[in-house]
Amino acid sequence: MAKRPNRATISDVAQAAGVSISSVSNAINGKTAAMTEETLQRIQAAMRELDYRPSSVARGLAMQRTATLGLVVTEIETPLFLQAVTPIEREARQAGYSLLLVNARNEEDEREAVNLLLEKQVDGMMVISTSDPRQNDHLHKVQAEGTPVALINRADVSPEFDQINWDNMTGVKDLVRHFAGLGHRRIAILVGPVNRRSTQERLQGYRAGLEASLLPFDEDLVRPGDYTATPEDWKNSIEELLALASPPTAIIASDDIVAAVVIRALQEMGKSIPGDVAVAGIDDQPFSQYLGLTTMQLPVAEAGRQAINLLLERIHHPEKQAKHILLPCPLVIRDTCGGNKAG
Amino acid sequence: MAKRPNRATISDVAQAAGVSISSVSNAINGKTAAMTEETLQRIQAAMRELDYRPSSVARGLAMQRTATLGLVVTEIETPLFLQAVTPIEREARQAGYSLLLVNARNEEDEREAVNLLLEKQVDGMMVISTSDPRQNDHLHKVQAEGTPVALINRADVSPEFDQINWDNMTGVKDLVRHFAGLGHRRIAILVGPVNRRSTQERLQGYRAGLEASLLPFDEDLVRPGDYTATPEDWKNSIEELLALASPPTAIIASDDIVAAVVIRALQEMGKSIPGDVAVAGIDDQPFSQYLGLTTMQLPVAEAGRQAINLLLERIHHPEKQAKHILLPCPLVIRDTCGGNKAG
DNA sequence: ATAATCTTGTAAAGCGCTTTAGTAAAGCGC
DNA sequence: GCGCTTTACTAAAGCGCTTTACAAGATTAT
Repeated sequence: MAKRPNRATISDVAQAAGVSISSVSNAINGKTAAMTEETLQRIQAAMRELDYRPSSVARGLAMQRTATLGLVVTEIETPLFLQAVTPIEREARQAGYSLLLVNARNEEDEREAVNLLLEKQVDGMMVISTSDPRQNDHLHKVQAEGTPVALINRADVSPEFDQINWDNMTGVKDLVRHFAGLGHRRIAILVGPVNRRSTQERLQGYRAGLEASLLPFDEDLVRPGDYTATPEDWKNSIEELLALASPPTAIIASDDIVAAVVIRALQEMGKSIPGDVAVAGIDDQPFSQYLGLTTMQLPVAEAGRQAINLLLERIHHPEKQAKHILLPCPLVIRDTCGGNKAG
Repeated sequence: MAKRPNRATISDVAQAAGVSISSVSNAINGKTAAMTEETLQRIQAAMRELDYRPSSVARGLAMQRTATLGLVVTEIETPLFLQAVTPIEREARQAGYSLLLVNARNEEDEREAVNLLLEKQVDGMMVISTSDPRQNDHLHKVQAEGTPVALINRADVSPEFDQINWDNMTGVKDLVRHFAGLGHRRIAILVGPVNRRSTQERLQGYRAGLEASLLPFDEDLVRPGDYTATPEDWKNSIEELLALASPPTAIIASDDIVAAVVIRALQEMGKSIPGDVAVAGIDDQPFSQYLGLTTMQLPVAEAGRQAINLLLERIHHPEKQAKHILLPCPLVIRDTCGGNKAG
């Protein structure tokens, strides 16, 4: 590894401008109150001349702050959470911070990721993951050492973290009521892994929605999947549902991709949508718009935005209490539910 | 901004273990050849005891290398390029590097982004963007200062950068030939902004494919769009195409999302796919699989992987020549082209 | 027994910045 | 002309590491 060509340092600039290092430092940091216009000019000229770029590394060491934030994303099947990255980066940079991105494949990996971020001395970190039950002790330690942590979709109960979660419960409840309002009496729901908190909340919302609509709960209309569920599995679920004595006229899929699979399966079975069977998804992925898919939106970008703002707030005021925010999941009514326009 | 609780430093460890700072440093860095087993044990015990975590910042300053790579992503309509991020981060970390992610919204912004990465003293950087014509002078300067740069989808001709590009030409050519092989004689193509290099290459591939299939070129079958093209615009294009005296029986969309729009438009017009009209997309987005969409794949993740490997190679051997790689774009034959199974 | 060589470890300089404490010169009141 | 403040700038310590040059003790060679 060859040595790279040397860049100009602050002392080069000082020398070129005929002033002290401190003065250059002051000029850089805008502490220009007690400085002659002429001196400032000379320094700026020297900086331009030498194409000087201050070293964040040296500055980080001296100030004990890096102006860098960490983002840990737990890798999941669908890259849905990646949608939080862009807005987070945008807000971070606007606030003068950069983003160190780390992907974690599992809990073990997450510990390592967090550790890495601590070594890099980030000024704060965000963690976004599926709502599976999690160990959070390592994160508590991070905060204890003085690095604020904001959680997205983790449903930790400790008040010590800033947290953003989605209101799956109300969202699904609204979805059920919407279908009921359109006259559906047999509404099926496909859900993900049952140990996931989001799954539990959605089932709660499902029951609440039925109750509010005076519809009975029927175990047969609930189809749980799991991590390994393939398109084939979902198709089978659909076939079983339609083979029921009293088949569903509306189906809530566990996410938009599953919804797409369901729609294809139904079309292959000669069913029209939403005529014969209405369908809704969950997520509101970018492509859902182009499918005309009715869906419950998971406001991922918004979650990212709120998370980083909470984090920044706490970096600047560490004494303030962390906040928990529950984001509403609005219904996005499009074509597949039959509730839009003339359906 | 309150002061954060102090973490253990290398000198704390040295003191606790009763050795010099240098020895601790040596222990950290595995320079353990000239060291008693007992000393090593004492140091490691002290590190564990104090929960010591070396500071990358201090180390970065001392060594003039940060073990960090920069990734600049030019923000575009579809978040397709985000798919490169995960594999890049994975490979980076495996090689002992972290990833600083920066999003650029335009060229002006990109300069700033690159500057930021230089201040952070990354050991190398990758830039991924649309294939619009670009100014690259700032990147030349970066390399001149000793920071290697790898480009994805930029088609810069200078041999000084490592570069990954996609072979749009051959890909589209193959697509046309595939359609021709299925008996189609009227093949339409929707393309993106004409000033984009990828558009030019695709049109070249289109013509080459027709020629190879002994089919005439017909201006009417080429529909360019641009940055502002909306779903409505594409639908109109489709209607115009089908209103032609001799309408197309196959349509190549400019990307998978446009393909989804086209499919919906066709369905609304009562056309069956691929029976009446065959459709293919470009990109191979995750959802395309669930639509059964035939498409030309843009191997984004693979591009990321290759880019970072080239970059790492050059960081470790700066004297070696940069490489240019042209990635093949394989056809992914699914249902919408009618060429799969019984169609 | 003495010099030469290893072995194991250390002291101190330096990486490029911030910041504190301070200084010399100028301005002011009397 | 004397102390006092103000203004404009600087010297030097310190952030937490790496690395070079060197030293003291143990071992071997003669």
